[in-house]
Amino acid sequence: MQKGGASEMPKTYDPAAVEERLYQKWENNGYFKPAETKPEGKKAFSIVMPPPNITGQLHMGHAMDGALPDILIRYHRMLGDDTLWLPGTDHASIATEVKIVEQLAREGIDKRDLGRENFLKRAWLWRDEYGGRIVEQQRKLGLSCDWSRERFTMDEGCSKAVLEVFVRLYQDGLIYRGDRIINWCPECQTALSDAEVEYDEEASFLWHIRYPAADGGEGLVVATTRPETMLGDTGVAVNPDDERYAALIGKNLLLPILNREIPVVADEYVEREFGTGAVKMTPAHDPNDFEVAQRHDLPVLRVMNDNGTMNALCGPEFEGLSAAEARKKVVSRLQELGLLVKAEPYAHNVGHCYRCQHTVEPLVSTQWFVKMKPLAEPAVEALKSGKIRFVPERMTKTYYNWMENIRDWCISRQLWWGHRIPAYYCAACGHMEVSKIAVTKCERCGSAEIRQDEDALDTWFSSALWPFSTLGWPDQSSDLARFYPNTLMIMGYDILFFWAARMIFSGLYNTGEAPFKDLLFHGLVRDGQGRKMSKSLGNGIDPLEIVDRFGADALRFSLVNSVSPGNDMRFSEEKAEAARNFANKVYNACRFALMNLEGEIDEKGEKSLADRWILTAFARCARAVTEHLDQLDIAMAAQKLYDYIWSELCDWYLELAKAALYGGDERAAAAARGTLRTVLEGTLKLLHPFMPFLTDSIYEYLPGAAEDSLMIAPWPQGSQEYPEAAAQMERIMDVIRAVRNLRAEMNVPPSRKAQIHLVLSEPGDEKAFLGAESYFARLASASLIRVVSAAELPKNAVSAICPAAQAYLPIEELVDLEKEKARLQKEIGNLQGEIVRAEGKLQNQGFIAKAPQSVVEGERAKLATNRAMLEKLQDQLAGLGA
RNA sequence: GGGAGCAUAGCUCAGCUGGGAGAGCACUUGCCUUACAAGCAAGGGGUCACAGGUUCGAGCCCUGUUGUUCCCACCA
Repeated sequence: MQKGGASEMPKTYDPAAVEERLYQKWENNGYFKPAETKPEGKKAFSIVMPPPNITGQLHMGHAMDGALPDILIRYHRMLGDDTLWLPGTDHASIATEVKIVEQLAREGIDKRDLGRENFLKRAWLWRDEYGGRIVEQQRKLGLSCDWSRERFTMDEGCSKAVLEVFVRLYQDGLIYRGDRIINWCPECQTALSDAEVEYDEEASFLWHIRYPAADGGEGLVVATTRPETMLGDTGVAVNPDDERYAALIGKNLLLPILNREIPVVADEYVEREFGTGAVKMTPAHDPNDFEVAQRHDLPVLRVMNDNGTMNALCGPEFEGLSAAEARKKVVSRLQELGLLVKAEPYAHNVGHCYRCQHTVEPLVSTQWFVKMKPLAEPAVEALKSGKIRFVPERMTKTYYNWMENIRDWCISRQLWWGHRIPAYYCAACGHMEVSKIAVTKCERCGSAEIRQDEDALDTWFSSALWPFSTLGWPDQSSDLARFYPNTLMIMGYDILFFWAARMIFSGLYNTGEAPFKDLLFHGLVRDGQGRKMSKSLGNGIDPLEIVDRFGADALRFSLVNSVSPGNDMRFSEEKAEAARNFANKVYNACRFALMNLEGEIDEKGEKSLADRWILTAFARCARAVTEHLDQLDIAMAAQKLYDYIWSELCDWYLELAKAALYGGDERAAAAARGTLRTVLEGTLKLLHPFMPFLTDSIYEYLPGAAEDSLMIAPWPQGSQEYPEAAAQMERIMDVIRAVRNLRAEMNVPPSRKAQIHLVLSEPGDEKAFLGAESYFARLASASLIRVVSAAELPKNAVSAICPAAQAYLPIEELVDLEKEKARLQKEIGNLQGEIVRAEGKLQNQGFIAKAPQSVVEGERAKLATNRAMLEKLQDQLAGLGA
């Protein structure tokens, strides 16, 4: 416990003063780690953290990836589960390599001049520096992950898993190497998978180009969005049923500019209605053309270099031009030749590299692929059978759609930073061997001239193994047995295809088990205007800046409060500010409580009505928070806590407790202290997963705290409830509100302490009032509240009504008689409306027959009180002389 | 072309299996009431996008419409 006492606590909560120290303390005490060995009878709760890229700064998405699991991890740790949260970072092959190449460029160094070895040395230095920064930032968020188990996708163990999986897949015939159309980024100079291409609509033209017949006839007109690729045309396709072109099928055309003879083929792929119904075939640069070409045995002619320029096959006129330059030139040449029929404006989608945004060129290339069909089927089944559950559930639809239409996964990248493909080629005989250990001698011809494949693997290949590679797989480790499959995985929905889908089929294929049970998707964190945060827009909000200004707890709370699973959220400073205010509210409530815990504490003593009420409210809140957390509904849990703490504990109970604490009755005070202490401790525990720093820093002051930290304190459950007391208290709160209302409506100035008479609806409530009249008067800022029977009422009193009671103010207290008449008339009007509505409803046979009993009863009771109230108000109005 | 989400107070969003709509911020009024002005009390403000339907009863379920965002596919 912190010495010095509550009276020395500063008036506002200062996160900066406690966060670093507490994090140190937690970590030094080993609270982040699970027990050495699995505790008997405890169930495992394990999460593996989505590894941030080592490319630089943590962003809001990472903060979300951290905050959500941390809440659940801390909760389960307090529940006593065998809890593991394993952190790590991702080498992010292409993203990191791009960054390093940029860095080198600033120093005037070309990657190729540096060479593979030196480049990789440089990359590891990068990793040490930036990987370390990421971890530092995560610590500032208060993440309670087990740093002793921190992993990196390229560390020894993860690399071993990658080799193991690659070789297995290869041996099972699920990895192959071949020439296919792939997405090529000329900027990054590497192949990309389908998932790594983003499509944007661009305004362009549909060019209609005449291809004359080789025999001198007029030929036909093709329509294309990419005239420059015509240099690689090896045919023209038309629909077999298209009578317009029937005569030309099998004949040759003359490819304009290059004057190469190319055949006309008939293929169902061609839509007669689109364009001219004739499609130029460029098999090396279009996936559909490639397939048509396969069927008709057309040659594949690649006319583009790796850097996106046209190659020698295009002739000297075009060689070396960029695609865009070539396009212009081709179009103008066609115009000269009189072969450009027309250029009609046309919008179409163009693919861009997800890392550098450069236009992606589809081209034919030798790459490595994973055969997806056999892997996808069990991965779909895992969701259908319920082995894995997605939250929100609708994500499964997107997932099925993707999995069921999946194409083979291109996994080779022409990059250096990553897992090098374990394929070895014999220079002598050309034999290829795939092996976990480096091959030094050809198994077929015995030559020692062996070269390893130059390519690295798609960065997501290793990510796909993350749930088990981090736990020691393929070796049999105790962690694997203990924490695999993971209980839960949490990520943004934007990486469903990249990561979630691939983890699922990889887990099933390699371990025979689904990698996790539940997958919780969170939405994207957008800026205040709903835009995606991005560097180019400069609208990114740095989570660390929010931590500095408002505290880690405020950041965490603002991220998880008021969002529904899978939906995007807009983050703005105001949200962080509101959360900071809440933190301060909690802090001050605790400061008040702690200041009052210095006297004798009687936790067993007789509890006042207010005590029983708040204990009940606390128990209900605890139950709700627990249920919501169990259902992964973190936002709802946070909301419940917020409401309970602010509007029940602070707004009412702390005020109510003052009456007992300062009322002069030492026994009542001691009992109130007892309740205060119980509720305070319980509330801190409930709030701890959400706001760990704040709560633990307060807990240090709590007298008689059982634990050194809330992190290892047990989760509150099953505390006693007093439903009747709670209901009674709520009626009384209604009355007090009505009294406040009465004063305001009647324009009684605050300085004037009016005398108010109450007639309570529930006879039992009188006792509660009589016990603390002066106190309730204080809350309602009246000089005196007197509970009376209707008969005892002074003449000429006016009233405010609420279901629980009527509050009467003697007419002498009134300031403005006319105003009061108007108020009464308005209220009477409202009541009459209510009564008509209720009467109608109660005459409805269907309602009586089918509505739940409680609803009907409620309606009846309300009608009765409304009628009574109406009568009284009418009397009053008459009494005022209306 | 296929799919999904969203449409609720001025703004940002909650609202569980249908039973008289809520929060935060903003606004109005009054308060430095000894935990908190990062606060307290009171208050104004909503045809729950539109049109049908089911039901005794619809913000919630069904059908359609409009607007909007996103994902997938890529008729060249």
